[in-house]
Amino acid sequence: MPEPARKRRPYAPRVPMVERREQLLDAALTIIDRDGYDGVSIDAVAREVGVTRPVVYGAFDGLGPLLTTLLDRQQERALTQLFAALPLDAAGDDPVAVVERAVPALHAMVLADPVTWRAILASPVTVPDVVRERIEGDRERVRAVIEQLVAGVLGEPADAEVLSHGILALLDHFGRLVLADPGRFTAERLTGVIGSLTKAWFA
Amino acid sequence: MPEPARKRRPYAPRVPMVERREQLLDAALTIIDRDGYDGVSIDAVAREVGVTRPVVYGAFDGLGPLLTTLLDRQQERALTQLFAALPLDAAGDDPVAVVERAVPALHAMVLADPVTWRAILASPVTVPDVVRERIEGDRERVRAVIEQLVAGVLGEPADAEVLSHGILALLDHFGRLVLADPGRFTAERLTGVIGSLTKAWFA
DNA sequence: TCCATTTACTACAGTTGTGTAGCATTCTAG
DNA sequence: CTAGAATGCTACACAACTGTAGTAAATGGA
Repeated sequence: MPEPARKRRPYAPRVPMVERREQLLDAALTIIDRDGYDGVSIDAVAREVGVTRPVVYGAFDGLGPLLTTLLDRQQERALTQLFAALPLDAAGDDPVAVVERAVPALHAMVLADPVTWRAILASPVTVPDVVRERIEGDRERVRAVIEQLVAGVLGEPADAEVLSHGILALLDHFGRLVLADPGRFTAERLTGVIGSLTKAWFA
Repeated sequence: MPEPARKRRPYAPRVPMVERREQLLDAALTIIDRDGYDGVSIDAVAREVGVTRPVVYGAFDGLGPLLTTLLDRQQERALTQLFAALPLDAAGDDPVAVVERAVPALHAMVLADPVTWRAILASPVTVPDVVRERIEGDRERVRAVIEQLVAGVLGEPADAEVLSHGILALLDHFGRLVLADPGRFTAERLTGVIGSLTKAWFA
């Protein structure tokens, strides 16, 4: 009989480069959200999109560059959201009032874009080096901002560095709680606890 | 010419099973500390010890069982250390005094066995499932203890659940700071900040 | 000493992932 | 309607890791 003509893989819809790159970045983000950073690979991204690996190599030089580009995108999204929610100009205001506006804002921010925030809050330690360095750099920048705020409000005697580390760790973890169980950890409860702490400090 | 008789790998010193198992667990822990959880593999463990893979398979059924056994060991070490440092019987005491004893004790504990604590504090999220589940389970148990403490000391009005999450997140993060830069984050500074917070709360 | 046991090694087959070269298809402009 | 550019696919050569079957060396007791 004639060769059964081994079936050729059906062509995936053709997509122009610029669009393809966005699509691949989205796929990578989806994988990170679903399977964690361990799950991301050129292979996985290609499969997620339904194309073969050479297509991915056509758009990016490898996994590193792909992730770097993804981070550029996510970094901008995240920092924009964050500095919109944080009360950066509140140097002179009543700290309790500031907290009671900021915490619900952060709560809403995280829930409004859970994929972005899960990728950032989910453990900046055991992830690819490109990713870890980037997230830690941004984190440090945010912490420095908090340190300035704390120092401004509390003045000399306070250990602003350690305090800012503590505050950021608290916010990080509360963010994770919200993502893990939004029904249980509501804006009210979180605001309540952080507000009480702030009130106590300034009483 | 006669076959050069391909060189056979020199025999590693023979070691009885029981001892070999311990040695392999130590090697795995070393790798985790040095390269993160991503670096652990049967292959890596074998190389670290200087034997071939079948030796490892002779001692454990695979990476999963090996890690499980390692966790049994580390779990015991960690919980023993932790409950020795935590003031579990301090229900009635002055909270500030309790904190000012507990924080330096925890600080010393972490620095006394950094390898154990780095493996636990280094982000229980993107790690192998066996590991993550175990660490999260223990973490939750510790948090429940803290929640009881908080509820006992503060009574009804406080949100003990959220507070206990916050406290544990703070302790975790301070632990990481100490491991990352012991010279900078001293027991005095950490005790200072946590002590001030406690004082403020009870003032 | 010699044999049985214990321990270690070699070799092979399979899996998943990387990265590249060359061919096939589709689309578009003229 | 026909190039040629753009896009996708196949196929191959590697590399790192898993798991196992069979073989070789060391060790200790009869």
